[in-house]
Amino acid sequence: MELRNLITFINVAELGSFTKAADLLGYSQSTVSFQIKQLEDELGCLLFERINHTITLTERGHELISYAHQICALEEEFKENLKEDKTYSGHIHVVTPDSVCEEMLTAHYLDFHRKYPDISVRFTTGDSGVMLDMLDHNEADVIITLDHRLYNKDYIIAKEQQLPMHFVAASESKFEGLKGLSITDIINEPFVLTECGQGYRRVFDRELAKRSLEITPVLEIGRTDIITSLVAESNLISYLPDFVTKPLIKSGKLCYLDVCDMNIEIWKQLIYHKNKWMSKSLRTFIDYVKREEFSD
Amino acid sequence: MELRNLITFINVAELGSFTKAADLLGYSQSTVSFQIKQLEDELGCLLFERINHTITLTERGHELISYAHQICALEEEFKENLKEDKTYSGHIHVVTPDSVCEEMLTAHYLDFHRKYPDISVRFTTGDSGVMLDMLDHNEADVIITLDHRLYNKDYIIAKEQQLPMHFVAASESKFEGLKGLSITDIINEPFVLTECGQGYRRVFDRELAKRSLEITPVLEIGRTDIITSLVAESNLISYLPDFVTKPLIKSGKLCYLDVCDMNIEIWKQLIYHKNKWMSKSLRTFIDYVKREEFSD
DNA sequence: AATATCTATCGAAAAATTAGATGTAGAAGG
DNA sequence: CCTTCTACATCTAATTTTTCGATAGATATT
Repeated sequence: MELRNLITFINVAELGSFTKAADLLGYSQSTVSFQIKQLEDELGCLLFERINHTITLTERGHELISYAHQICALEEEFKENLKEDKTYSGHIHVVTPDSVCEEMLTAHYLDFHRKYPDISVRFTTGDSGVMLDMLDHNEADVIITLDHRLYNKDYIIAKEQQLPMHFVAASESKFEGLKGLSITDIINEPFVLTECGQGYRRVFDRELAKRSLEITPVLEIGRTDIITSLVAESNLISYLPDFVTKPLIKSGKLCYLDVCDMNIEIWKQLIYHKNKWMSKSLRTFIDYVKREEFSD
Repeated sequence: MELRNLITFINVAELGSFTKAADLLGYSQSTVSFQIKQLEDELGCLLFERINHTITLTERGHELISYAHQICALEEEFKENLKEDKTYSGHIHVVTPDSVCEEMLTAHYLDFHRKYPDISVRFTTGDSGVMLDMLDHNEADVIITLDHRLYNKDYIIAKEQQLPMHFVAASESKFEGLKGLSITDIINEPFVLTECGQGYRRVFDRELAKRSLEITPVLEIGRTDIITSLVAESNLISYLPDFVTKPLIKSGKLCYLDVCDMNIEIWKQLIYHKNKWMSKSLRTFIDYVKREEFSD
């Protein structure tokens, strides 16, 4: 039983004529005869009585009419739904590094939620490797990496920007105000860094390795908010993206160290898989993040 | 959008795999790919995300799942309905001569209704010509004729029997008890007959015409119950089938005249059109009439 | 590193749908 | 009464659609 036949059947029944239905539907009359016969054969019952070139619905025919209408109505309803582009109702899974997660949630989430209350967003944190794996397994809809600038034909970079990074210390630090520092000047100071696998930490280590240098931090921890507050109240040094340190820099609790010979490129990238179906919700979310999160 | 594709789609979604759905449905894998693509093209949206050989329903896909289930459920429900052979619910239109109508309704209808309370029967009366016309235009489901024995390849004679006919008079008639009467003995008596067009009346007239005889009845009326009661209380004579006169013959109010030279064949026939769809109700009704109405 | 698994795609084969011509029979109109 | 028109069934042939089988590309598994 195919929809094509049901539609023909409905038209025949309404017009009371094979010929008229054929004209209306753009079929030849023999095709309509065939389609109805096909239905009758499949169902094993007569749908129309043919007596002297006049057709009359049988009881079974009457019953089918009602079902056929319901079925066609469902089909049309669905197609209408498609056109309407729907209210946002999707679930979106975003994965970011810890620091970005915190920043986004405190700075932007409430505003986003106010604007699009029906989009449900799930935030998860992970390091770059995990995040890319999740993209590959369609477990994350979109991710934000803080890492070297990465490119892969399977991914779409919705937006990217280079992140300024600085070595930071407490404002009363012995390094404050000193110009033209070298990495070797501070390499032996006590460091607090993010965990090893994490994006920019890895880039940092690799960059040091190039110069045959190495840092063994006195503390490793993923939570950058904790790092900054520790640094602000001690003689510890860290290496962090500006967006993390900005509040304490502004309030004068932290200061940048003027280290000239470590120019590390760290990129913040908003990435999704090229085969990802863009639901309206996802599109909206990504556009919002491009606008607000990558504004500065 | 054809049902075939929807069924495939449902299976793919449930099994989470094109290949498994193909195996289950007996298609090749490429066919399943093609069918899903066909749906996606028609709807203009992706139904599955394909990321690294793993498929995941998109939002649109999820929506379609729900509609597809409803549509398939309707189809199956209808087919189930067909199998169940349904409770009787049909309307049946029966057309008979006046006399048969009266006889059937008084003798059998209540019993039939008690046995099959859900079959709604509509009785109409008409003469043979009208009745056959109604069969030809599918306006009557089944008819009963009292006429010469008729045959036509378009009709199906469900049951037939020859009807004994007699000339009848009141029991005190001057003809009572006389043996070996000829038609010429009574031809000039006052007759009451059914109306001209009516089945057995026409046969009767034709038979007389063969012998160059003619009767001009003093009264013509379709209602045979009236004819019999008039005859019983007068010197009128009539020519009627036995089933009409039986009650008054039994009660001794009427008597048969022993006319030997008028052997008219009148047949009672239960007829429907060969293209008539036999609903269960109609089948039941016809079987009942064959059994009860043609019993003697 | 080799094997197995999964989907996309392509061309060929098979099957289904469709159209056109013809037949039959009643309806309509002169 | 005869002709014309209309309506549906049926047959054949053409066309379109569906299906399969083989292959490719890429990942997962062992």
